[in-house]
Amino acid sequence: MHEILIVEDDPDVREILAFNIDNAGYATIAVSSAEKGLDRLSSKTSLILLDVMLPGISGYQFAQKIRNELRNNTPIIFLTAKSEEKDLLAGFNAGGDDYISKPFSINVLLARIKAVLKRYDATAPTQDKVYQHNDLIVDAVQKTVLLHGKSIELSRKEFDILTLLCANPGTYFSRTTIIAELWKDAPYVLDRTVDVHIARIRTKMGDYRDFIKNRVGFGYYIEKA
Amino acid sequence: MHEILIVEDDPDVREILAFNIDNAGYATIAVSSAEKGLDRLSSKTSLILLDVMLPGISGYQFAQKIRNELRNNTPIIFLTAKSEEKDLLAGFNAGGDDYISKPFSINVLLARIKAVLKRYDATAPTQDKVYQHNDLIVDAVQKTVLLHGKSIELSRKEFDILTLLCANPGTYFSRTTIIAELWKDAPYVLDRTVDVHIARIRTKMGDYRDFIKNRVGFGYYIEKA
DNA sequence: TCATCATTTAACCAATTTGTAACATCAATA
DNA sequence: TATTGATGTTACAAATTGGTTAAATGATGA
Repeated sequence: MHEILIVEDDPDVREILAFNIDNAGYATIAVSSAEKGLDRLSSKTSLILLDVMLPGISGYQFAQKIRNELRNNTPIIFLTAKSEEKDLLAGFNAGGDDYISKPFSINVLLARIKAVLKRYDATAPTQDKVYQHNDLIVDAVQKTVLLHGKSIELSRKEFDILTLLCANPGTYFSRTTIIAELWKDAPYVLDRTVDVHIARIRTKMGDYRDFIKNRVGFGYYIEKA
Repeated sequence: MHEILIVEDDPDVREILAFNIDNAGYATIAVSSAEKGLDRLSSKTSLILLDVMLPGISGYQFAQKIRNELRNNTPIIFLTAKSEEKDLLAGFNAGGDDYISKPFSINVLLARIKAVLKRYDATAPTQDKVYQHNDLIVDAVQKTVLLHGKSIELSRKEFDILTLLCANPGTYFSRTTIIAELWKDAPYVLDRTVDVHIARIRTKMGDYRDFIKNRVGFGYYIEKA
């Protein structure tokens, strides 16, 4: 059973949405503001239906917060009143998100929900990705890293690099390969950029600093379990 | 041998791509339009490199046609000029496709091609790139060499040379051939450089030092199993 | 807007690898 | 076996690679 979080300030629209989506066989939680949405967001949430125009924290800001601060990848369908807002949402499309312009028919919305959930579930098997190596646990779902049971704070790029390495222990990654995998938008950064990220990860790992190894001429790697 | 279909209208870009990809050991077919791309697409095509901005049928439409009408699942790497076009591609991300934003370095593109092909080939039987001769095991995947069960440390060039020989036992490799195979980016080193590398490998192989044999006037080789 | 953090570039140094040259040795054959 | 060209060895020089720090740039949030 999928749980869908609806964030919409207009009480009428909110009720119509909740009623129909509920009727279609999903569990719904409907709230009137981003603040309340934050409260009700949980690991059980399968999809967020998010009005872009909200009082207080806007839907867009809410989405950013979820993605950047909470490191939460729950798919989002934005409800936009004006089609111009598509631009604003450009940055989110990569994450498998979607938008739908008001007014929309309930059937279209339900079809869209189904499609997004299907897409999300398709990747789901990949999502049980938690990598453990001795005392280091990299959780690619929660986007967290635990070292000796203590959480260590990595930036986005740092996290992505560590995840790439941990997902493929025993495999060498040259700087170029790492850039090819992780810098899809700006694939022209210098090789040395990778070094610096690696250095910072190592620093944050303290006594585990040589967890990420390097073999001259081959690349960075971590040892096979 | 993988065949890569390049669809790019800019003749300069097209030629640069074809030249470099060809050079990297792939077979290439380069065309200037989606229409021509459709003609040249076949079951032998391993990967499509597709410019999003094409005259006539756009790259995006071309991709849709391939997927929806032809039911063809050949992986696609989209070449996008503007990062905004990411949204357009959102629908394709599920299919294991990829995108890369211009401008990109050729090396990064090659790394990406390699990664995509590897991912795509993951289902195919893994070609075992491990060569064993008596007590010597050369693992071209892990990049390790075991001698009498003990790991010996080779540098990159040393490893590449040993791998080349072990992958083709019974075949003579002249210095010139070895340089042509392994010094693709700088094929102007002296012949004698190879000798030195061979000497260093032999030293590291200790009692196995005459595992790499030489036949005067023919070249280096190892004996057929 | 400003302040803050993340990212990227640049510069420096150390370590390692790679390439060259010089010399020693070997193998083929006259 | 003497000659000659090919191969093996060694020492050194050059180039590449990797680690680190600081400064410049870019993104994000109050």
